[in-house]
Amino acid sequence: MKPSNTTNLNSAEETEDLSVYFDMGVSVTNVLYGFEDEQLKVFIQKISRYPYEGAWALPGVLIKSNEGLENKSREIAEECFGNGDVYLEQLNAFGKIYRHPLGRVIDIAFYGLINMERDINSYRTDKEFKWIPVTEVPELAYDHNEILELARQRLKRRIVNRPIGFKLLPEEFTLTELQSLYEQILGRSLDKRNFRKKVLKLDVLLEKGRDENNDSPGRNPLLYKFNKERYNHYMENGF
Amino acid sequence: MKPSNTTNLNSAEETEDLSVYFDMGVSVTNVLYGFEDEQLKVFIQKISRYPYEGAWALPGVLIKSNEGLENKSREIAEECFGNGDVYLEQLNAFGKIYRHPLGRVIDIAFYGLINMERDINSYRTDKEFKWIPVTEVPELAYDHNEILELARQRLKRRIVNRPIGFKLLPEEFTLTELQSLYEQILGRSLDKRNFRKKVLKLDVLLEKGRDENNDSPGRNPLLYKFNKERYNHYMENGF
DNA sequence: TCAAAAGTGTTTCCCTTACACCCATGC
DNA sequence: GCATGGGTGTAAGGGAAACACTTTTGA
Repeated sequence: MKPSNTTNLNSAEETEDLSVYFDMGVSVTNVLYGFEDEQLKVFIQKISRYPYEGAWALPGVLIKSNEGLENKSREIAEECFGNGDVYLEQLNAFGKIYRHPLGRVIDIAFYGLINMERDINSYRTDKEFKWIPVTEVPELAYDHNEILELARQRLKRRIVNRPIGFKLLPEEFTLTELQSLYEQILGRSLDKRNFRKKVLKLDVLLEKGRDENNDSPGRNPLLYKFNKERYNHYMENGF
Repeated sequence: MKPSNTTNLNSAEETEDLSVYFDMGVSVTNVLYGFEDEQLKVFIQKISRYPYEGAWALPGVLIKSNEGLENKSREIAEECFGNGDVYLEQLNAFGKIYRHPLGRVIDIAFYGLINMERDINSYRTDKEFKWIPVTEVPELAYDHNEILELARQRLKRRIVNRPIGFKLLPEEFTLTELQSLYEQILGRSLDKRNFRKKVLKLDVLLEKGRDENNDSPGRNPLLYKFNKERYNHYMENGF
């Protein structure tokens, strides 16, 4: 994958040395969302060395020239959770010239939805990490707060257009849990009756009986399961 | 902007040579839309040399490590039209490993809306170029057809959420022209009465009298102008 | 006088929103 | 028996979609 100097490039000027174009770094960064204790959380880890020793950051890594972008994003998830088979979507490129202290690095950010019950096989042991509620995210290294803000906006838009919320919930969940997830992501409270009407009309939920292992007061809630067939049908034919 | 080898990177392994990460190229590619003769068109140019001699492609260029992404996108517009002050938005990164024959190149694609009447000061003379209707775009070099497809989808989504259509029309335009633009972008025909109701209710148009220089049969159409104050008001307070 | 384009209202339906009370259960 | 959370229906308003004829002008 080394550049060749024997030919000219479409966009390069006449007989310029191509190597001046091939000195950049590319990194991939993941915004990984999870839902736990009725809170939307994001996965961050501590940087151990220069120049951000001790700072928190989103998981990310420089790629080599034979590594694919989405692949790398999956590898990062794999490193974090022992599982790269999760929902991931490209966000945007972040390319401010001085965003990285060691050279010019273009960052390609992805966001992912992690199911805390099913997607996590193991946690990495080589770094300090944590799931932090999105409302309590500290200052992060690089431009990672900016990336997070864009991810937040994207997730907000996606959640109302596609029923991806299920990807963050356990196999079986109550409508109250689902509503709480939506409220966290949208940042506002929703009307209980209207929410239920809407989501049930979508017809992507299967009723799975009542939750009998419930120690909270009040009626035992109905459990629902996500209906993959209906979802796929919608994805093919539109909502 | 050369990488330093005296320190370690967050994501790099213990004492690895950092230079292996800094051998990639980054390019910026523009999808530039224009509207002319009641047709949505895109700007393409001919590549003159290896390895795509004679092929058509979107305007794009490799960047150097001290050049910003959006800046470069504006520079490309500047080269094409003598004007870089146009509407531009980042689309996505395209990073397939073998998308570029000369080395690993990550492409950051932008799309832009070009006003054929006001945005174009001059055309470049160093390359063969043309405005081609989006329905007649040929096979393009690299993965540019893919980029174009993504741009199409993005524009389709944007046009219904924001009144950016005005950016493609002359200073004064008729509702029929505006509708035609929307139909081209959305790829389907719209009901004339419903379209007019909707766009007039938005309250971002100013009536500017009748078009008296009209040699087509039928009534002379009313001309409208885009109302920037109302538009800015909406952008700040939502639609 | 005819062909071509401009312009104009009404009805139906569905989605959204607002809103308040009863039910089951644990303590 | 009371506190806590689960669960339910209706009415009003607004936006989307369907639909056809009259007016103006040039040739």
